[in-house]
Amino acid sequence: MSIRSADLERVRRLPLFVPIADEVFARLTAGAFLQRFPAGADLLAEGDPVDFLYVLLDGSVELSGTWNDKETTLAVLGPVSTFILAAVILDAPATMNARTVGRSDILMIPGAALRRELEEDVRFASAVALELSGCYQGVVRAIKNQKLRGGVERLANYLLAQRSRQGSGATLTLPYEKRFIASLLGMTPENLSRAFASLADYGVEVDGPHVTISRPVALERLAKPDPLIDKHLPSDITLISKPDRERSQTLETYRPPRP
Amino acid sequence: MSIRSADLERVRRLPLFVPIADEVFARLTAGAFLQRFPAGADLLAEGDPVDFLYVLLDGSVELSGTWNDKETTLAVLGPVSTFILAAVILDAPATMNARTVGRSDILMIPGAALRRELEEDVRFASAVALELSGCYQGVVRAIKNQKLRGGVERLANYLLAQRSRQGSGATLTLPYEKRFIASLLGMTPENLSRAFASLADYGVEVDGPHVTISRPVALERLAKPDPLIDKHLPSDITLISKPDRERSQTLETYRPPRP
DNA sequence: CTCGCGCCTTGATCAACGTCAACCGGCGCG
DNA sequence: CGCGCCGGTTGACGTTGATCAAGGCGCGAG
Repeated sequence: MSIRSADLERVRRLPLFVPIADEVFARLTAGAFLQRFPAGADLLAEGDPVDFLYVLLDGSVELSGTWNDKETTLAVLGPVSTFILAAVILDAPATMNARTVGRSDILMIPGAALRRELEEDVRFASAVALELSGCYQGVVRAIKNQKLRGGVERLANYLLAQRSRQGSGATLTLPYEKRFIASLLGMTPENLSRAFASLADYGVEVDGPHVTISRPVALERLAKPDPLIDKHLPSDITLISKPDRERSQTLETYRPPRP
Repeated sequence: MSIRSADLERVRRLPLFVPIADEVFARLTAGAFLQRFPAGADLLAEGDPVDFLYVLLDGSVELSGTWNDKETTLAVLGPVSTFILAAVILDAPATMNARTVGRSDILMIPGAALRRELEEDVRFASAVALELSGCYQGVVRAIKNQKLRGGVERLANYLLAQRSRQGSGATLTLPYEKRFIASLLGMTPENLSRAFASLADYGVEVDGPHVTISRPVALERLAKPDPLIDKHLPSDITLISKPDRERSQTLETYRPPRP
């Protein structure tokens, strides 16, 4: 599929590509192609060689890890973001699975070209270093969120993050199905349900996808949000999750329309 | 303290500095200084501005995260390795605490110089990108280890890793006190003890710091080691841990002499 | 030698969380 | 209209691992 110039423009505006010269960008995207995937498409499995840097232009993608028949969601990404940068740079096998959540448009940039420019263009190389640093810090935040907090606290912080993202009003709308949010927060749907129930004491009311927070201060006192953990910056990859079967967690990156 | 040239040589051999030109290395280390810390010294706390890249030349350093009076060890490093690279590059506050475990010699390289060279030298910038990619993958492996495996399985894999590192004989020596290994593996000392006990069924015998593995295949059948998780490369930073108070986990980097 | 202090171990109890099963309500479809 | 499916919820139960308390052992100091 040929690449629309509007799409290229969006890619160009990614922090990773902003600092580089036009010609470098041209060389990087010369061998690139755009592909549209249906929902639930497997893009990459653990251990696969990684030939392309993926740039998610539309839709959303879930990254997960598996071992011994258990699966754990490591991150969920929204547009516009890149993924598996580290594996591409190392030219190493993928350490996670990538699967589309909804139908997604993905730009695939040849890894070889990327590694070539990395070695020749300072601007690009330092942009990559910055990007990777951000990813790294995101992972660290995610680990702390996962390991230091209990399920109820994670949910409380998630709700507060959504709230601030949706204008800090008393009401917010959950961006995904609850089952998927449970996965994001590293718990089972059953426990998410119970966590919501126990937040009732803190002024949280739930009606389907609509949540109203009547006593934000009480909720914050429980959640104890911390800028070193909850920093919800744009384009922040995050992770975490839980054993067994589909779980996960992410500092959300976007609010997709609900179906 | 002035820097011995032997120390500088060791730093020079780090993957991060091998590819760069002598003059660049000279500029990086021009403002650097070597400092000796006693055991248990706090080098850095979460939220602190990060003015230096730390290079651990001797001793060992624990990285941890805290929230709400709970602490969780994120990684333990041995010589020679660098830490908080990501924060230095982003010129952002530290996301973890750093504390020496034993007396440690640490080289401190001014962050400003590092960021300057990052923007001017391709070789260095791409070396940084490679280094960060490795760190990132290490973290991902650590998360998978932590989230997908139970305590007994983590211990089993840890023992197998030690075994292969110590010559694959039937016997191995634990490199740390058990209490610290418990922390490394993300569990309490009590549970480590129980985990060892339950490994008796798989041919693991413990006598103080000495462990003999009489039926490696049985142990491997339990541990199910996975190259995507257990890849114990040299200079591999890893993480993970557990809530409450001092816990941790790491893909070991070295075998220090036991006291 | 003996006391005391760490480290390790062991047992009992508890809290968090996953699992299993059943049920409810909405919605599309025959 | 009624059926069945699916997402969500609720309850009972089991497992994992943390917590608390107690005791053994080795070792250095008095």
